[in-house]
Amino acid sequence: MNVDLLAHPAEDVAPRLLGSVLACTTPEGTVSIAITETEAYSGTADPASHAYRGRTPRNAVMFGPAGHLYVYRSHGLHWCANVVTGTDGIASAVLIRAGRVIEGEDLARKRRGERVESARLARGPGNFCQALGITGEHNGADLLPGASVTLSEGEPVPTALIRIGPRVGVSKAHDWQHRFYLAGDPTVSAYRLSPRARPSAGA
DNA sequence: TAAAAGATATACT
DNA sequence: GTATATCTTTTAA
Repeated sequence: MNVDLLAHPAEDVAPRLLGSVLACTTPEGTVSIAITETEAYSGTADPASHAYRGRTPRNAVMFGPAGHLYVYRSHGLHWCANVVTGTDGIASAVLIRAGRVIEGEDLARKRRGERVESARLARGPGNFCQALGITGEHNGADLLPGASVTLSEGEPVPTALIRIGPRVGVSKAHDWQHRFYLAGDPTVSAYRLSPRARPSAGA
């Protein structure tokens, strides 16, 4: 993945990351996941962003240059991964919410549970990280080729399949249409939203 | 120094 | 569908 493609506002990059492949290599092996769902966090202008109140030790990575990984712990249990976008000095990141395992499914299932169905291996931010093997150790990691975590372009997805909807799981600015996902993909998470709660989202 | 809130996932009713 | 586990970061006194 060319860093130039990431050096744009999060809401600009988020849809372009759909179909991209995030790969994580650990001593256990490599797991690659094609991204099917993302969410844009615009930084200081976004009330729901960790960077809204300015730079802090935790979110410092988001203010850095594009092409890095911002990993944080949610509710004490789960890891959530973001790809830093935009310009150095301006907070901007794309949360990776879900994806489809395309390599290392055995390892992913081993981490998530033997009886987890394929479509659920990386559905939801926390599960995505667990399947991929991303932890807090990867916070701030560079996504350059050869690194333990890398981002590559993967197969391009038809623009017609890209859907936009309200963000999930945030208590602020949930009206912002900053969630991007692939229509009809079984790996897309829509949990906590009843199917008929967003009638116009798929239209 | 102390308290509250948080970009969730899972189990149970 | 609702309730709960669990801990880090941030903010207020």
